[in-house]
Amino acid sequence: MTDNSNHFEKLLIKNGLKRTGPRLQVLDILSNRDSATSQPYLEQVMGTEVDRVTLYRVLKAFEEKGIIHKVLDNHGTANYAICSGNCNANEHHDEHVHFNCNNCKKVYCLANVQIPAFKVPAGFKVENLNLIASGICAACADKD
Amino acid sequence: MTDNSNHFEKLLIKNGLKRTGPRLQVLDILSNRDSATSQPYLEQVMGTEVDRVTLYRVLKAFEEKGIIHKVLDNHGTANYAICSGNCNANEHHDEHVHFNCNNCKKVYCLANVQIPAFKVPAGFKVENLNLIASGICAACADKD
DNA sequence: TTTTTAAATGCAACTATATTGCATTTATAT
DNA sequence: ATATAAATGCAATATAGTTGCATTTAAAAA
Ligand SMILES: [Mn+2]
Ligand SMILES: [Mn+2]
Ligand SMILES: [Zn+2]
Ligand SMILES: [Zn+2]
Repeated sequence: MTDNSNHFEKLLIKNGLKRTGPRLQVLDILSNRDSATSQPYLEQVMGTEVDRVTLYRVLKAFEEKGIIHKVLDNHGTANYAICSGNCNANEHHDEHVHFNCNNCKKVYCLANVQIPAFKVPAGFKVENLNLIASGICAACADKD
Repeated sequence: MTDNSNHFEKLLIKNGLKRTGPRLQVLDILSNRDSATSQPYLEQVMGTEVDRVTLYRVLKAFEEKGIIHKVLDNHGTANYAICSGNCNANEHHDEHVHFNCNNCKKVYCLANVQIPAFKVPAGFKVENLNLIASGICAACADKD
């Protein structure tokens, strides 16, 4: 509902995706949240007008195009967040730390926190990193 | 089938768990593998003699007692590995890096690779860390 | 503007993982 | 040998995700 509508429409076109209701709705929801958004939450707020399968397909297409990235939280639930901008269909650049609050269950993209380097045993070839810190988020810590 | 049977029986007793078939079977399977073991794999090799629900309950009990630890791989699938020894019902100490091979899908405990420290934004309280590196494991890299 | 068409959606069916309640069985203590 | 709490089996249920196919629609072409 905010007026990023036009920006989102261009984003879809740029990626060769048609400008459809479900897609714009997903972009709108994701961009108006301060944390990553879980699939169940998306399914719930999108209501029954959009089919579950469509939602899954929208998310899959966005991920493939580098528009959003997926983060599995501590329970294996899929959470999605808009990519930082330099991602595309060929490569994602979202290797920042994610924080999963044990209280409110939110998943935060700590966009400024890079995953530190470490050594792996000989022979192993690392291609991707995924670091999830869990604990209490700033918002929940305040409520005391 | 190996003769850790006696050791496992003591382990169960020590944790106040009865010495039952399904439990010994799970311990036997997990201890004879070089990587973590997925729930689906366990379910498959345990066969139909043991009910699925029993397997889930065995895994849950072991995790709570600090006998095994759970690692979710890149697809959200639960994988289990025997703990290193210093874990108990009160606290787990398995904060090593895990490696998920994109080829053979195995999840390795890199027991000697600690998760390096990093800073989080003010207000966030980190309690647990989970770092999964993915790529090609040593065994798969050899087959070329 | 109308027509065309590939892309996107909806719907139904299905698979897989995981949990809960309750009846029955069994490992262990007495 | 018996008692009992713990463990298991079974049926039902919940939730996440996928696939095939018919229908609709956004966008390009005429
Ligand atoms: Mn992120
Ligand atoms: Mn491990
Ligand atoms: Zn929180
Ligand atoms: Zn491998």
